[in-house]
Amino acid sequence: MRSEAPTIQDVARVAGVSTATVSRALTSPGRVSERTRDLVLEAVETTGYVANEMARNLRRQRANSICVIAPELSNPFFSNIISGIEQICKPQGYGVFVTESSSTDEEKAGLINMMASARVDGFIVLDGNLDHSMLKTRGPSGRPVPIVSACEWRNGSLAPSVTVDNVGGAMQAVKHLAALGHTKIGHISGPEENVLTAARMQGYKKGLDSSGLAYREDYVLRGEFSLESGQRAAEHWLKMPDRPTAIFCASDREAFGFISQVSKNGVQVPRDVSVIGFDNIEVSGFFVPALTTVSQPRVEIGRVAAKMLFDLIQENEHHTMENPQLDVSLVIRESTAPPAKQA
Amino acid sequence: MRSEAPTIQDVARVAGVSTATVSRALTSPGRVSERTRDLVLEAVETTGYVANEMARNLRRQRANSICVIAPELSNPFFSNIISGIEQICKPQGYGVFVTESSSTDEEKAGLINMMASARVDGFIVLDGNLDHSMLKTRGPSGRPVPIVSACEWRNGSLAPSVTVDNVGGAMQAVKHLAALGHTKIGHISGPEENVLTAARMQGYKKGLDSSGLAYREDYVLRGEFSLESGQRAAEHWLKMPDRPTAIFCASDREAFGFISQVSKNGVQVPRDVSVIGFDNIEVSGFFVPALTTVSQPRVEIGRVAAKMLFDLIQENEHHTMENPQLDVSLVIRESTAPPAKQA
DNA sequence: CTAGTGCATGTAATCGATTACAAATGGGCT
DNA sequence: AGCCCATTTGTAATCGATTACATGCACTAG
Repeated sequence: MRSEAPTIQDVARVAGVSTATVSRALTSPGRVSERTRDLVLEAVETTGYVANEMARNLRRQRANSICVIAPELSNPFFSNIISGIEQICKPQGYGVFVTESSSTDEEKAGLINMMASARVDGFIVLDGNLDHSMLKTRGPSGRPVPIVSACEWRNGSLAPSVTVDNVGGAMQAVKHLAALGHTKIGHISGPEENVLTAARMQGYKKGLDSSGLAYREDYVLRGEFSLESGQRAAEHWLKMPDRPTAIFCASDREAFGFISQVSKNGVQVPRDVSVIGFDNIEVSGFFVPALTTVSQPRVEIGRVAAKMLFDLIQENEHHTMENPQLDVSLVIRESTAPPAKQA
Repeated sequence: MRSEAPTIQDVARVAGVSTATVSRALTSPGRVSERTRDLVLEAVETTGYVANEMARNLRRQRANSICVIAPELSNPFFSNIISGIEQICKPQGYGVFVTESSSTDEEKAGLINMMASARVDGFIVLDGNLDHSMLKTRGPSGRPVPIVSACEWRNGSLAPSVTVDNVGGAMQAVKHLAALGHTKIGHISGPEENVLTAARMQGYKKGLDSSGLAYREDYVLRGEFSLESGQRAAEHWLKMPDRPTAIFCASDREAFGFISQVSKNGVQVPRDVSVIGFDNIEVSGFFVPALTTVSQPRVEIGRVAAKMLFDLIQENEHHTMENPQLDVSLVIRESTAPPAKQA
């Protein structure tokens, strides 16, 4: 057991060949004779050699890793996407860095630095609000470092994106409520500046419209996707003189917050108010009541995004696939029901 | 706008100094004259130079990144820990790789490879079942690559670990139930081979014991921490001739699965059965009913683990702090109540 | 006046791989 | 035999930084 890790030099010495031959035997086995290959492989075995990635990457001018930028790592919604990304990257030998999007300028500089410093070959951005000024930054090759957006996207950005049919999903949700007989359908929105907020709001309006219902400004409660914001919206709802009998929430977590809070005030779901979410996070099927929601293929989103990024990295920006939009599906469970008969 | 990224050579040329001076001006400013430093900084500015991490890392023999190995990335429990880890790493300029623990041998080899190939300076392992044979692997320096375990740990492992007081937490939970007047207290355990399962089981028994209650084998239902396993346990519970009136679950998700399933069968929590969880994941406070649970400081666990790992990486294995054990706290909410009066 | 000290800087080796280019070998074909 | 080409291997340059060592200079003390 030597104290230094074996290098390609050691393998070459043991095998009695040059380092070039060792490198070839390992990375393009077809280019050496069978005898030599065996010799090298045996030497690798006896020395316990593993190629040093830093040296390889320096020479090859790539990092063999990508970076995922999420608004908040702790949100389970994003972890599923990251899981999908990792599923694609691992078999390719790519490492996956994760980082939270940065609010301060200093941190943002850190990101740009990461980009320019040859540490990663590409980015997957899950935060639609991230300033894409870094798009202009170039990697060591002089080319811009490829970026793909997933879930959220940025209007006017050059980066390709993989998204889901937010408008269609929201529309389906509203139509479901209308079909149950609801005429007073409210909406808890997402945070103001978010692209998903806008898309789901649009779907909400379209759903209302296609069901022959009028849009009422006062039926839209502002949320932030979070549990707490759903709770706050519930407080507001409880005080409304003419309450909606059904609520389409822009996220499952808002729905949980809402249900939790109204339950504490003796309101029962779905008897007194129907609630529908968006996302279908894992716990949704186990909530009490089980949540009717619009299901997003989160893992698949990650997988598709990773594949797109690899296309960009490898195929060098031709093969520009269309921005894929994945389907969502309405999962009907127990938080929606026909409205109670009016007294 | 040149097509190649600027290198230290370019900066040196523009500033009219040698590359050594540029390097010194940037990494140890005190070692160059003020005049030269300004010259270099100005040249950096005009060229837009950012140091190439691969080259730097190769020379310095470190990777400037660590790797987190989690059983499943999609589990929100782990994402909080990862968030804590990232909070510590980012300011230090360290990148955080994440990966799911590997079941197949092939994938495991990939991990060992990562370790030996100088891609990371250390590991944080969140999976107690991960085979630590890789512990024996050495990095490029010849020293073993530092590892710290977090949350879960491995019996007999050399790796330091940061954990929480699982036994104490479980004991508190059971005592709380006993204090409410419950005498028939059941337990939904974790997966068989898991260290947390054993610890929480031990706490369960101690809690029973210190409350003067006897341990009953048939009151222990097997779970796997998951929502589904809680649901299955509920099915079992419903069929029991002599049901426990309170259940201590080894995880919040088990508790949700349990409550969800019994609710569907007309059983009310906490009126008919009290339920207490373990973890205090985000949604717990918003469940219906809000879940009484043992709260773990997940983000803090990540932060402490990351700090420990840095100590190991930098201080070169002296300064072996004790394995810290963080406190948990019982959060009493609405899923626990005194038992219903027996008929 | 000279040796010694310390500072600022430059020269060149170095990290460990990949790969362009060169050289050697052998086989097939005319 | 002579030529060409393919195959296999070796030599050495290269990726872009850091850093050991050498150099030159100014200043001080003896």
